[in-house]
This record gives sequence, structure tokens and C-alpha cells, in this order.
Amino acid sequence: MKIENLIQSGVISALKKLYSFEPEKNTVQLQNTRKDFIGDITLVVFPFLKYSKKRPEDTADEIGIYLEENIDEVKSYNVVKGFLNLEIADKYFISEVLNAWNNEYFGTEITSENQQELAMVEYSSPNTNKPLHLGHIRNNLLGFSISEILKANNYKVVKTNIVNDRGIHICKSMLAWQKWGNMETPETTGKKGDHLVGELYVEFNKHYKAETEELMKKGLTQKEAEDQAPSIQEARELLRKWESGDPEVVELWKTMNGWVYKGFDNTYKRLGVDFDKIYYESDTYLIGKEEVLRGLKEGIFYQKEDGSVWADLTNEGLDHKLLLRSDGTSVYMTQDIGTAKMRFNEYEIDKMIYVVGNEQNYHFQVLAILLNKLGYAWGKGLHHFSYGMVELPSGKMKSREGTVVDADELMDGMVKVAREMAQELGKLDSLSNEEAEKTYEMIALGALKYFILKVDPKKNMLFNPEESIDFNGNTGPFIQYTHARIKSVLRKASEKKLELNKEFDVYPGDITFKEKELLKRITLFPYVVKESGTNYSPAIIANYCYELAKEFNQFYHDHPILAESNEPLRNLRLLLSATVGKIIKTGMNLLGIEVPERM
RNA sequence: GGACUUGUAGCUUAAUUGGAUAGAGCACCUGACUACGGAUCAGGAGGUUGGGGGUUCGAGUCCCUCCAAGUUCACCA
Repeated sequence: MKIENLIQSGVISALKKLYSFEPEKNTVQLQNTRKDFIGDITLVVFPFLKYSKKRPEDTADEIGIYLEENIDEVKSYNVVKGFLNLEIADKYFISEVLNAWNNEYFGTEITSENQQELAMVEYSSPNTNKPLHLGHIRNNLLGFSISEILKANNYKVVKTNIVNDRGIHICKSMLAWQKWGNMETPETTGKKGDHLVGELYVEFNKHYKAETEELMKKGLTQKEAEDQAPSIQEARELLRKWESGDPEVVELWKTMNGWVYKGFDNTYKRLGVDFDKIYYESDTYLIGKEEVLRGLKEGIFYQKEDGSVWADLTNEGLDHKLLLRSDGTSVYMTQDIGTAKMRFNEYEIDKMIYVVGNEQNYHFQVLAILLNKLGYAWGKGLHHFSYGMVELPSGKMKSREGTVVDADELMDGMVKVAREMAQELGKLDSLSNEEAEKTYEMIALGALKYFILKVDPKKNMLFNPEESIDFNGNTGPFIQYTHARIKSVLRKASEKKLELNKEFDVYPGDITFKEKELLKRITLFPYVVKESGTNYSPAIIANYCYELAKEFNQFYHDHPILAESNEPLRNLRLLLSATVGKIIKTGMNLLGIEVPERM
């Protein structure tokens, strides 16, 4: 039985006996004892004072005596103000860690498959008119990681990507190619397809902006000018042709999207993210349109004189929302309605999770309401995993102005730094070229991923391209290094035939403070995995991995392992090392980060 | 203007969801390998948790009110 449960019921019977009072389970507040005090688990006694009618110190004292007498694992206790600190016997933690080591899936156990709920996680969801940038990286890493974390929390997960392959933005790039593209292709230029299309998008905006300014000089307001500029008119014409199936336009659209997909695949692969099911908006938007028209017929929505269709959300405290343009074409919301319907038809989804930036909080609030109005009970159950923006020192990234940190360039830069650093330290000289390159890549991506995932997803984060991402301190490479070092010790142990004996008995002697800290930290891992799942926060796992690695390094520094002559103690330290190594690997993998055997 | 979110050391951030003296990393200063890996470890300095009020035995955390920043309220996605 877990010590927390043991103590909890011990406290309940203590209160019954001492004060004839039976508390609710959740008023028994247990927490890990702070490091500056002696003890392992702390009970907060303030809530019980009105029943004990005694000073906090005396109340804690009485409960402490009871627990010490009645629970074997409670070795001693001390009282500081209203806090009852309980010291737990070493052997309890050692046997827990032994279990952790012997359990292959420690912290990530799952029940039988038919007991699992299905979670669909939508993430990435790029537009096909520009390459991926740092903002997308945060999205992809969060989406992939939360999927892994949900799996570890007993969910069956379908990772999905909805590709924004249609709409006015693509038409802008298409128009730019027709007018100023010089028939360039990825093959003729050697450029990555998504980058080529992205350049065209910027090109469009350059012309568009110039035209707008020209019109404004002639006295038009900004809004009028933006509406009447020839470029945007032509782009709209392309969109209309596309929606009516014009073969030439559709052909160009297919070709250019093809370029982009090839580029994206490349980037996804390098980032280490993948998808089980990909949806394309060109396949789902018509379903959305049907749903909106059905809603119109049933009086859920209304039509204006110009033919546009709207939803009145004023009863919900929101505005009127456009669902179909006056020319009959669909908008973002229409498409998302269609996509949602399609997904729920194809899968028995228990939980639908959208990994989308917080700038779309309003959108998802509206989507849930609209689906509900359309009669889908699951509409209310959607979960918008809303994360903060990545900002540059100069402010927000803007694709159309080209002020973005490109995903591919960023990764290249990180690998370069990792390579230089490793070569300077002479770390990987014994490895083959190929293995060394693989390791640089692993470290570079570890640094990047950890940098992004350690931050609470809800918060906006700042990225300064001038200062490269660190490799020392609270970083991915720090944790990777700890893992590599543990592996090195274990390799040497096996060379010396000091292999970890799985049957090893609980160490009989006294252990040091640091050893106990490590033991305790290890037993927390399953709770951390659970917490990161319920809070949708990979950051919780990232921070735990850091604390664990840090504590191991401190332990490692002044505790000999292989050189320890006391065999049971040596075994305990090997057990600690091996278990920490295993948890680091598991934890980092939940973040989508690989850990090297040597670095 | 309405709605929502966020303000913690110079910078990047944590705080067991209301608990003890707010904990780390970077940068800065000082120290530690004849050792199982120095991408490490030990130490120093750095804080009125945006300001003010309130609730509570107890507030970075909850409530009110100012201040600041961001997002959104588009026939863009």
C-alpha cells in the first residue's frame, strides 16, 4: 500500500480516537516535507483545530504520537507550528524504487485496451502558403508531447492534422506564381517547396501593399483600398474558380500544395512528430457548408439580404458570426464544423483536443456553441488546448512581413552550435562520423524542444534569436548528459561484472540525505505523469526531469558507485543510477526528446 | 469600448493548486578533477511576487480596485 494512503487512513483513525471527529478524506492535507525540515511527509493540522480545541503544536503532537505507534513505516515525527513532519523508514522508499526498477512501464502503466478512452489530438494544422516557423514548432511539440502523455495516462490516442489547403491565402501564392513566378519550381531552383511558396506569398503582399498605398493616395480609405486593389480582386477570382472546379486552377493548386507537403514532411520528420490521420480542408469544407445550410433551413442561423449566412450568438453574450460569405464561399468556421462532423462520424471519440494558439480562444468558444446548436451533444465537450504565443524581442512574428524565425533554419543553427561545442570538448571523437552527426542532431533538438516545453503552455514565451539557446544549466542537454553519464557508469559496471542484481535485498544500513532525496524523487514520477495529463502540461514533466537529473548529479558528485566496497550499498547506488536513467529516458520521451548513450 | 489572458531577481522561469524562510537556470564574482564523464559540482551576490485594499490561523495563488502588456470582437485562416 502506498504510504500516502496508509498515513491518510492513520490520520482519520487518529482524529476519531482523539477528538471523536471523522473528517472528509480531502481535509487530510499531505505534502512532501520541505527540504529545510526533517521528515518526508507533512500533515497540515490547521483544519483540525476547531475539533481538537487545542493549540496547533499540541494537536500535531498528539496525532504524531498516534501515527508513530500505529504505522510501522513512520519512524519518527517532529512538529513545527501547525505542521506535523513525519519521517518515513528508508526501507519503504528503497522497496518502492526496487519496484520501479523492476516495472518496465513505471509511471506509464496502461490497462487493457478495451478500458481505454479514445482521445483525438489535433495539432500542427498548417496553412499551405508558407513554411513552418517557431510558432508552429511550439504547436507541434506540444501536440506530440501531450499525445504521448495522454497515452501514458491510459488513453488511446489518434494524432491528427487538418491541413488548411484551400482558401484565399493559397490563392495569393498561386497568383504570385502566375504573375511573378518565372515558372520556378523546387526542382529548377533547388529550394524547399514550402519555402518557395512562402516567398511567393511575401511577393504577393509586397505588390498588394503597394497597390493599396497607391489607391489611398487617390483618396480611398484604407479599408476601401484594401478591398479594391487589383491583386486581391484577382486572388478572389482564383478562389471562385477553384471552388467551381476550374481544371487549370485546380491543377496549379495541386502542384503547389504538393511542393509544400514535401517540404512539411521533411520538417515534421526532423522534428520527430507524426500523425495517424490527416484531414484536408478541401475535403471537409463542403460538409461544413451542408451543415450550415441545414442550420439555415431549420432556423438556427439566418441570412442577410446579400446572401451571407450568420449565427446570432447574442444570447450567449457574443456577437453575430459569419458562416458563409455573400458569394457562397465558406469561411474558417464553416470548415471546422465540417471537420468536426467528419471526425466524429469516423471515430468513437471520447475526448477531442484542439492544440491551437490562444489567439483563437474566441473561435473555439464559438465552435462549441455552434456544434451544440446544430444538435451535436459532443460540441460542448471539445477541449481547446490553448497555448501562448512565441514572441520575438521586436514583438509578434508576422509571416506576411517576413519577420519570422524559420523552423528549418532554427534547427540548422542549433545543430551547428551543438557540433561546434561537442568538437571543442572533444566528446565524440571515438564515434564514427555518422554516429556523431546523429548525436549532434539529438542534442540540438533536445535543447530546442526542452527550451520550449519547459515553459507553462498557457504562457506567452519570449525567444531572442540573438542569444542562442543554452546547452548548460536547466536545459535539455543537461538532462541528456546526465543520462549519458549514467549509461557510462552502467557500462563500466557490467564490464567489471558488477551487474545490477534484480533480486537484491533492501539495503540494511543508513543512507545519506542525498540518497534519500533521490529515492523520494523517483517515487514521485507516476504522480507527475498523471498531473501533466490532467493539466495538459508537458512542462510539469520537463521540470521534474530537470530536478531529478540535478539531484542525481549532486549525488553522483560525492557518492562513489563502482568504487564502493560495501556490496549492498554499491548495489543500492547502482539501483538508484539505473532507475534514474530509466525515468529520464521515459520522461524525456514523453516530451518527444531522445536521450543518447554517450555525448 | 466589450470579452478573455498574463504581470515573480537584469534576463528565462518554478512554487505539490490556499501552507512553513518564494526555488532554480543564464549572466556576474569565488572555489573544486592524479576520481565512476567538468555539457558537472560547491559557494556568493541578486525579490516590497506590478500598486493598493479585502477574505483567512496562513495569500505569488482567492475577491475588489487601479496600472501595464497581449489576444480577440474580420465576407483572413
